Amino acid sequence: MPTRAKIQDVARLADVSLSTVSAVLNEKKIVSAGTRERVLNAIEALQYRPDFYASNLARRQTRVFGLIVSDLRNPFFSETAHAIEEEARGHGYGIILRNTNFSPDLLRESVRQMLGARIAGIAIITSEYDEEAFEMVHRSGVPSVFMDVGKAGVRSTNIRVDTRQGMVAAVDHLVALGHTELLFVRNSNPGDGPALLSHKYRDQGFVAAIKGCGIQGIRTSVVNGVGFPTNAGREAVEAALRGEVFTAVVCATDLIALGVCRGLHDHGIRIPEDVSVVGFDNTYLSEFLSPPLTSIDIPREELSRLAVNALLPSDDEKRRMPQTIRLETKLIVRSSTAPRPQATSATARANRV
Amino acid sequence: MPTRAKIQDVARLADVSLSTVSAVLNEKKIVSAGTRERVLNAIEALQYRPDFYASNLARRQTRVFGLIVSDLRNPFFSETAHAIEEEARGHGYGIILRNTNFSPDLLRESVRQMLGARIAGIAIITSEYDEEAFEMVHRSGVPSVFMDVGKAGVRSTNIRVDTRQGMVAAVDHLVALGHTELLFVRNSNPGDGPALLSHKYRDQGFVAAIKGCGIQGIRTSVVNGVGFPTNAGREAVEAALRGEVFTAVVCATDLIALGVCRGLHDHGIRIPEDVSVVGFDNTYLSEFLSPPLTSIDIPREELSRLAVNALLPSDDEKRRMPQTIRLETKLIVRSSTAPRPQATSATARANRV
DNA sequence: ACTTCAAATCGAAACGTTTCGAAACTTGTC
DNA sequence: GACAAGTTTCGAAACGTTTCGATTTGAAGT
Repeated sequence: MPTRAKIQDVARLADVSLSTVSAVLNEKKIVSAGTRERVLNAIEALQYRPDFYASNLARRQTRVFGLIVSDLRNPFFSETAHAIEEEARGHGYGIILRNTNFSPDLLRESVRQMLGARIAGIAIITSEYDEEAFEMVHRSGVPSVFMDVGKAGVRSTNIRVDTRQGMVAAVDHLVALGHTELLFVRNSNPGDGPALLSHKYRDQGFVAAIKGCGIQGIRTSVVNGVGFPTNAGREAVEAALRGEVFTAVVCATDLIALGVCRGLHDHGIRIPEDVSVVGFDNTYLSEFLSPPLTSIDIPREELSRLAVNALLPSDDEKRRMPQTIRLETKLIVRSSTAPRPQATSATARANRV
Repeated sequence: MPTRAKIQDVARLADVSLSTVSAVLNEKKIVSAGTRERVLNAIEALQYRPDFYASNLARRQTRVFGLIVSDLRNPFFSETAHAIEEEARGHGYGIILRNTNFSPDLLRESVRQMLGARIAGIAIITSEYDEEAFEMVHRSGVPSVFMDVGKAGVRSTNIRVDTRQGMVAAVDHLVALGHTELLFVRNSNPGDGPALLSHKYRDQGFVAAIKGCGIQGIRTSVVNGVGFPTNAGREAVEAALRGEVFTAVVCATDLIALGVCRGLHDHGIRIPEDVSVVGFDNTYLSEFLSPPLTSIDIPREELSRLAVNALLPSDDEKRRMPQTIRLETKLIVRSSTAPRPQATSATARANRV
């Protein structure tokens, strides 16, 4: 195992001092063309790579943001993580990424580690919540950004997704199509933890939208799936088929919608002829499913840009205020929603089969 | 911005020496119950968190593996990354994760950074390839694992997915169903880089499987999509519909298959009645699509376990040999494949519509 | 030649840990 | 009550950088 070269070695080979090497490395101070040349050659010759830890330790700061998401397998998180990584790279920052698996314990642990890692900022985009984790972030004074979860605090930016807005649009859309019996499917924490915050908001948004639509006599029910969202969606809708009456389903995420569609198909129920389905997040899934899914869009590009911007050191550091940014959601209508079927309700049909 | 506490402060508060604090932190040396208690209290009181960089620098090693994948948005990569992260965590290791976006340049850059970060091991699971990146890894002597790409080298483990095996099963399956006109859809690099290695292998596997199946008169064609795989799949199949004749499509990934299904549906072509579709990777998508996708499975659990194991320091460090592990692929038959339609071919039908 | 000034280079002190041999305490024994 | 044999605790030297004030160098001005 070839012992790696250090600045010392480079300096010796190029016959200059440590600090000169450091200077050419950091391109800050001016060094004469000649020495720069020699140093560069020495670096090349020795295959020298600066030691990340020593350098960060000495400089007391890193150009890395921490990003914590709940589950990378969910397209919403992976698309967002992807976008944030790109955005950060554009500003010369790297990302260190962690999954919590929806576990508050892991969330806390990840925060602890990242804070220990002297990251330049931290973005928490999760469905779950942990008081202590947020406390730690706030006390640390590290620039931070939270999506949906978290409380306002020093120097932390809060991005709130206006769930209700999209929900209202979705409900109005369904009601306009004649649906009066709606089902809402969400996911509960795989563990035995508390409900997922974002799902709770979406649930609340749904209920509020129903209340607000002004039409009487709409029947709604909410079912809760457990486990990986696709399974959760499938099982929830199957349970519902045994007890509830509905002609339209609103899902807390696209992934759940995928499972719901599958569950409906299993029972010979057609989408959208028999039952309409609405997703949430507008991931690539919505666009490519058959039929393409009507879904509520969260502007991910904007989210990523805002998040990274909030983390970047600002020109006027003192001016960094606790800040709340509202992000609009928007219904994207595709082919998974259609007018309520005439005579037979979905369950009636399902039971007949 | 509260200046963070260091070991020094803890030591002072607990009235012990630096090294004692370090000892209780690392749970190595024995320290008496009393002092431990005091130190722990001091740590709590000061909200002390060890500095990652100082500690790694001093200890000259980290408990972090680097993981490089091509695109997190692809379920195969995200599921694999997820599994590897869990596996690593089980052994007390963290993961630092990077996306290459299929760019060899970014691959090289990521390797460079990770090597600078003194990671304990590196796993490269990408579709693209970069000679220099692999050279760097090998020269560094860091334990490494490559999937599909890369050459055997010192201390590096090579996991080869036996693409052909699954391909043979898929082709046999389709031929047994009476299909004689097959289409293979793959993706090319979004940039203008070289072809994606894994897609090339899959393509070759397909061609070889056709040759090997012993049946004469099978017509095949290969089309190439560009861009995000779903779009690539959709566009490729649309192009094919204009020129080729086929009743079955084999896709290089599930994500491509998603696009292909969409493209077929757009043209009113039914799956599997008119055209059969086979995916590759057997991600959650295959299971939850409607119809559920017949797909070729790569054992991800095993892959993750093997990869992490290969990276872990072995009891007998000297014994670590360049090693090649073969991973079997297996066809999972679901409902997207069915007997060849009788009279009309897919294109005939498509043109009629 | 002699000063003056800027440009280029150097040296030494951090940065916050870990590590390990030495020093300081305990015990228990005779 | 002294001695050996553990136990605990301590001190000082790394680890590989960056940083910044000090020093050298070389050219220009007189």
